[in-house]
Amino acid sequence: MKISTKGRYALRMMLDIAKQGEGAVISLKDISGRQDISVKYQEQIVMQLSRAGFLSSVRGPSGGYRLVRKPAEYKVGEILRAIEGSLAPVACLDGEENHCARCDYCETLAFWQGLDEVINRYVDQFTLQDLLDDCKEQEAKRESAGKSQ
Amino acid sequence: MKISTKGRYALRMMLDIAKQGEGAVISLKDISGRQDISVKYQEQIVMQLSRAGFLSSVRGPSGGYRLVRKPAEYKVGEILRAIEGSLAPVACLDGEENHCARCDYCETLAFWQGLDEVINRYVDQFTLQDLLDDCKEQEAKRESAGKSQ
DNA sequence: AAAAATTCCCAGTGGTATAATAGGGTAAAA
DNA sequence: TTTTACCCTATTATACCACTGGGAATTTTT
Repeated sequence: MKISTKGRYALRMMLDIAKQGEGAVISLKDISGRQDISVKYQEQIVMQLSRAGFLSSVRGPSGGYRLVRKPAEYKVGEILRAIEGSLAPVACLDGEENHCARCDYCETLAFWQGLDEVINRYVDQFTLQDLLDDCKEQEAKRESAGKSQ
Repeated sequence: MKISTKGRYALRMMLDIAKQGEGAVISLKDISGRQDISVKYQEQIVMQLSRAGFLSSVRGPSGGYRLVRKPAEYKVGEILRAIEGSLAPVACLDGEENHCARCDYCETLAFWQGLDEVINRYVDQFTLQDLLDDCKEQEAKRESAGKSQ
């Protein structure tokens, strides 16, 4: 039950851009240097994030991508679902067109629905800002640990 | 982020056996008739469930499989993990051998750990008996709905 | 003793999705 | 003129998934 690489990368990219400060325009090349993701692969991901309205772009030299909203206004769940399509643990929950023949009398459907809810509730509980705060906390810890060496 | 067919089938098979009553020995052919899963495919699944110590087998005519414990003593999570290996949403959490190079300074690891916990807590919260009770409730509803027609 | 039903076990197969890379080109802005 | 985004279309490699096949071993039934 894995999140795809694209989904993980998308989150890291969004966080990377957010980390550079409010309104900062960041090129894929820059992100590539920090995150070890090829520019070509990033293109595929960033395209989906732009179309979802999460990023706006600036062309030309010193161009790149910029967050449209403030970090606190992006739920992590939104980002993941934009890339993954859905986080549903079974296809039956993906939409009516995916309902299987057994749905009406399925003994396990309610269980899966509950899991779906728990997952979505969790990922929607955090925003980019929350992850940003975690980063700063981590850095602070590393710094104080460094001093004591 | 999908549970595999094997995982879903495993749960349905365990539930099917449980439904036939305590100590009942059920053949794959019987399960196949009710659950629409080929005997051949079930073999693979049931093998893993047996090796995990969840089922015991009886060979020969009128043979089949039997629950080792009472339904209330199987967490759904145990069953799923026995088949899926792990429910971790990212490989980094699957074990030390899967840690990526970025783990030490990963900005998103804590987020994924939290998701992993939430998922496992949910699936371990339910037992086969709980799903069994749900079934009976469903049946009762269907019956009363049938009467009113 | 023979036949049938079943579990047990290994091997294979076809399809699909994933994770990427490669390469082409156009458009816009510094 | 350069740098970047934008937008295609592949192609690859590989891994996993869902499922099938062929048999051997074991037990019950006939």
